[in-house]
Formats: sequence, structure tokens, C-alpha cells
Amino acid sequence: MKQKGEGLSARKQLILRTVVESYIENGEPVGSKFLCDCGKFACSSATIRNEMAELETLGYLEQPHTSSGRIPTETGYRFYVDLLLQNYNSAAGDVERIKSALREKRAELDSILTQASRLASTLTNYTGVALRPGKGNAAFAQFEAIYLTPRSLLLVMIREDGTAKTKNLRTDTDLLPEDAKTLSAALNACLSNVPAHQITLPLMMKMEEMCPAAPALVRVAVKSVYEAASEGESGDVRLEGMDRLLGYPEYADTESIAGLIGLGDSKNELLDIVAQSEEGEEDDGEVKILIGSENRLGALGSSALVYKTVRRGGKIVGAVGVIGPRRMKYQNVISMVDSLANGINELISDDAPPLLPEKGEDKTSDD
Amino acid sequence: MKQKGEGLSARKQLILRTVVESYIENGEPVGSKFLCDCGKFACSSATIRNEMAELETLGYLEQPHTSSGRIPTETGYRFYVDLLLQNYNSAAGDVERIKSALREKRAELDSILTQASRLASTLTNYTGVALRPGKGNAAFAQFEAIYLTPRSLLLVMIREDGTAKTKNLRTDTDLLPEDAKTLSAALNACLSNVPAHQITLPLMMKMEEMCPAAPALVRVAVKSVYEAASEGESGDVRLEGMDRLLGYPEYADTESIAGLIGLGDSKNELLDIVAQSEEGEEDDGEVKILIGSENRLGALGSSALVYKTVRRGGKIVGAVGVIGPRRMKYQNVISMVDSLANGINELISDDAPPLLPEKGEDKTSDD
DNA sequence: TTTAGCACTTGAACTCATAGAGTGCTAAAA
DNA sequence: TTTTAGCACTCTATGAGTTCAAGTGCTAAA
Repeated sequence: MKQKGEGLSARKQLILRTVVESYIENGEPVGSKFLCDCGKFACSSATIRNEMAELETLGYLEQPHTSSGRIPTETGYRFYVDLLLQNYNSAAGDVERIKSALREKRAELDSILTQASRLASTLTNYTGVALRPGKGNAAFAQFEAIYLTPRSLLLVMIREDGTAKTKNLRTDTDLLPEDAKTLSAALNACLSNVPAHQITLPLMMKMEEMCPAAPALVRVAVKSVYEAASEGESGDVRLEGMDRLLGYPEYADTESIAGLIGLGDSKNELLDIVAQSEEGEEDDGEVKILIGSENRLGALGSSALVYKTVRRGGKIVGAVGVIGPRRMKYQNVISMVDSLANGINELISDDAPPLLPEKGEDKTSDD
Repeated sequence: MKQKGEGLSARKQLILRTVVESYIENGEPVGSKFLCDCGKFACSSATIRNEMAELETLGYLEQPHTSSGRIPTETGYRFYVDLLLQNYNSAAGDVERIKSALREKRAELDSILTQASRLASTLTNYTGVALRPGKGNAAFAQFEAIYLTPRSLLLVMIREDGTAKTKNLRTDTDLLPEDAKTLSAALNACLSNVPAHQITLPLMMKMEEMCPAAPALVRVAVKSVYEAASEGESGDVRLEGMDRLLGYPEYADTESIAGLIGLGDSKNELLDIVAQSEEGEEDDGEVKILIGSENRLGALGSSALVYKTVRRGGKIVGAVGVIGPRRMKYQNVISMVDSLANGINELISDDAPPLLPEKGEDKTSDD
């Protein structure tokens, strides 16, 4: 699938490429005369017509209607994009610029991603997207109950990776600070690293024995742990600058927007897409491009998604990218997305060595 | 401002009301003949024409073009809506239905609001909206450092209201469990209830004295507290079901959608709007309706926003509502929003008495 | 293999005419 | 004084007809 275009003559390739670029630039079908006049070709429009006719039968070009120029098909774009990816070297300038733009907001990953999404949108004038996959149902490694008032305490549930979730517990009987300690001990003894589905009634009974002082407290604590563990984290998607797309003629009709807005509403699709692309294929850590409905991207309609995963210590912790019309300025976008992802990668791993304040909380953040 | 329409004759009121309702139903300008034929009036179309001409000069109706029927102006809708609000009694059936729909998701407020927003969207077929105002810069009342590994600990910062925020701290020197205790003590001694802007260098030096073991740890801990306290909480807006609006003809052109999408992007506007309406005017806790650009709602364009605040113990903790075209089915929507808000109110205060597991965390939730 | 030329197709833009809806106004009726 | 009937007027939406230009495919010659 990667190098379909191998069999094309050099001239066909040049024609195809020029058609794609011109269409990206102007948004209008390009005809043989235009190509002939653009100076790149030493032949007449008739020759180009012949070539284009062949490119059409090969599936790289198509005509909106019989008497207009050609526009690239999905396959056409794919060829062009693969070509670009082949010769692509990240522009060093971008990385610095983007890193410095991000550095100001060196908060937790969550905020970095939001920031990145906004940045992507501004730099490319398309819609920026940033996402963070869900955490799945994770067990908690450690618990700590903090005594707040005689009738309330704060339960801190800490995951293996150091991220934490907190929950207030209230009782209708007075508690002593010792009770919090006992509860902590019992939780750590019985529920440490126990996944949600293994939290059973016998376990709860065992815990009640360990904390005779406040059985009701134990019950609600266990329930909270159970809920927190089974909820998992749902992942998150940020779409920034959707309104920018409205400027492009391909989004002039309501139909085409509907899909995108739906995307904003049911963000799971995007998460699925990325998750899929990570699982299924080899993930070489490079910029990925999904064009049109290539991968059952129903909602993406006639748009294209350019993204790259963000990693920390080899593990995928998110992705950033751009959504735009199929005739996107791929050169810029690819370079930008790559730089952006690299910038984030460096940023979140640069921090690691010395004395890193990481944010670990419900919304998750780092691994 | 409330009862502009007082001066209208009964017949004018009926005409106005019928025009609004018909326009809401069909989305088309309504003419004199249609009104005459609808059976509500015992006069000819000519008479109605005269009345409508007057209603137009009074500012309640307008004509899209000279030779078409009338449509309500902003003022016209306002009159109609005020009328509705006057005679409105929450439909009891709704409340039960909605409460039971929400009860299943009796998690924290955050999730309830999301759920409510989705519910609002489904029930009305407009865009559901739920929002939670920011928390402002709050100081933390209590701190707890939890020892995780020799080189990392978890800092739990607890606000006055019991909600908490957590942050991972890492060091490059090994720590003892005692160090966490010392740090907790120092934080509680020096930073308890200290707002961000009062966290100064002398304070930090005092703390370093208290924890001679790991001055670097103190520094990063104080920094984290400072950042967390000054960040505050930014509030949150959920828009659900935006794609539903695309079905309505008033959103057929790209222009009108742009505003709404922009709303989704820069959610602050909505927060401002509600915050304003709460501060400025008397907030009687009833359903509020903002039509068109009544209150400098630039982004809302030609839409209308129906919402009601959600309270807990008298304090406003959020709002739910619906965004739709100006010609919204106000009867249904008002009733629905009211019921929904009531349902949430009951739900989050019902829970309070016995043994309430509340969620307190970064994303905030309850008071 | 390329080129020039030509007939053909087709969508876009424009004009024109028509139909229909609804109004405002005037004069008569209640 | 209020209501009604009638009529002329305005404006939009619609559709048909026409022209224009772009671009193609094909054929025959270079």
C-alpha cells in the first residue's frame, strides 16, 4: 500500500504532484492548459491531456464533471503525501520556535496538550487536535485516608504510576484521627493492587473486621475505591479552532460540517482511530496521515487528519495533530505536527532528570 | 424591561403570540391570511393586517422582505417568553423522569453536568449546555505529603471545602518516610490558608529551616503549592449535541454556525454570561432566557440560550440549559430546563444527609 | 510519440417572464 | 369608529432559454 505510485513515469509523477499542489493552493480543478503554461513541462497541453487521462484510469485523478479540470482522488493525495513523507526532514527552526512557545506553559501534560492543540490550529489555520488515550481500568497501588474533620475525611487513591485520585468521605458518626490511620492500613492491606472486579464481599467483610470502629466508613470507602477503579479514565480530546475550517469552501455546506461537529461531540471516534493505528500497524513514531475515509473514518468525511503520537519513555501518552480539508497544505502541516510532537516529547522528558514536579490527578497526566 | 407588552390589546397579544408559535413551528414567516384562517380570530385578514402593521411599528414583528409574512423580532420573542414564564408551572412528570434518568449516574457533579447536558440535548433536540463556574484563586487549608518511593512523594493539597488537588514530587536524593511527615508539618504550619500572592521568599526560607533534611524538596513543594493556588480552577463548559442544530434551517449557512462553534472553542464567553447574570441582576433562581444578542452575546448570534442555575445549599455551583435557534420551542424547553435543574438540585442535596461520598479533586465538584 | 486542431460536453452566469404570496391603501359597510 | 372588501403594488422564488468559457477526447498530421 505504501508505494503504489512506483510504476508511474517521471512525467506522470510530476503531473500528479503539480495537480495536487495546485489544487491545494487554489482549491479549483486544474486543467491541461494550466499545467502546460506553468512552465514545468516541455510539452503541449494535448500531451498532458493524454497523461492525465491515463492518471485518471489509474485512479489518481478524477473530474468533478466532464468538462472541468482534474482533482486528486484519495489515492492521489495518498501518493503525494507518501512522497512528501519520504523526503521529509523536520525543519529545525520549527522545533525551537514551538518548544519555546510551549515552554511557557510547562504545566502538566493535560495543559500542554490543550496548548499544543491551540498552537497547531494557529500555526496551520486548520483545526488543531490533541488527545490523550484513556487509562483503562487500573487498580490502585496505595491508599491514604486524611483526617479532615470529625465527620469527613479525604481518601487518596494512588495508582502504580503515581497519579492519584481523591474523594471526600463523610460519616454520620464522629471519627478520630486514628480511624483514618486504621482505614488507610486496612485499605492498603486488602485493596492494594486489587482490580475492581476482584473487590468482593468477603474482602469487604475482612476489612470491616480490621476496622471495628466505623464499619459504615469502611463500606463507603470500599465502594468509592471500587467505583474509582472501575471507572478508569476515559481519555480526552481537545479540538481547537474549529471555526477556522469554516473559511474553506469545502466546508461551505452544512453537510460537511456536521461530521466534524459530531466529532467534537463524540470524541471517542478519534480516540479509537488513534488507538487502532497504534495497535494494529507498526507504529514507527512518525507523522501519520489519514485521508478522507481511508480508515472507516466516517465522521471525518472529506477531511484529512495529520497527527503524531507523543511519547514518554517509549510509551504513548497522547497525540497531537491537525484536521483540515483533504487539500491541506501537507508540507507545512506535516512539518508543523512533527515539530510540535517532538517539542512536546522533549519537553516532557527534558523535565524528568532533575527535580520534577509532576501533576498526578484524576484527569491523569503522565506515566 | 420585563413587561413591555402591557399596553397591547388582547387581540394584538393573541396575534403576536400566534405569530411566534406558528413561526416556531414552521420556521416560515406568517402572513395575515394564515392567521385569519387558523380559526382563532373572528375578523378578516385585512383587520389582522392592520394590527400586524401596528405590531411592526411597535417593534414586535418584522418582515424579512416587503412582500412576505411577519416574523417575531427579538422583542417579540421576549414578550412571548415573559408571558410563558409568568404562567409557567413546572410539569411534575418531567421532574421524576429526569431525576430517575440522572440517578443512574449519581457520580460527582462534573459527571452529572455532562450527563445533564446530554439529556437536555436529547430531550429537546437542541444543543445541551452545562457549565460550572471557576473556583477563583483559593488557598489551601491542609496539606499532606504521602511517601511513595525513596525518590518521589505525592503532595495532597486540600481546600477549605474539602476538594483536593494532588501533585507528584520527585527528588534526586533519597528520602525517608519521615521526610514526608516533616514536609507535611511544615506546609501545614506555614502555608495553611495562605493565598498564592502571600507565598513569599521569607516564608520559603522559614520552611527550609523546618525541613533541613531536603531543602530542594521544600522548594519544589512550595512552588507546586504556589502554582496550584494561583491557577485556581478555570470553570468548564460542556456542549452536547451541537450537530442537532444543523438540522434547523437557520443554521443552513456557514455564518451562523461559526459563532456557535466559536462558542465551543472559547467557552469563556458562556461562563462570563452566566456569571454576569448572576452577579448583576437579582438571581431569583428561575429559568433565564437570553435571546439573540440581548446581552452582548456576540457569539450566540441569532440563537437563544435557556438556562437555570444549579445550587447546593444556596450557592451556585453550575448551570444547565439549552442553546437553539431563536424560534425555539420555548414551552418545552423552559419546562425541561427547569425540571432538569430541579432534578440536579435535589440529587446533589438529597445525597448530603446520610453518608455522602463526594468527589473532590482537581476538576472540582461540590462545595 | 507528440502536436495541432476541432467538435463536443458541461457547468456557471445571466436574462427574462411568470406565478404566488402578502402587503398597504382606499373606499364602502357595519 | 371600526371592520371589511377590493385592488394595485412589491418582492421572491422558480424555471426556461441563452450565452460563455473551460476543458475534454479524438483524429490526423508531424
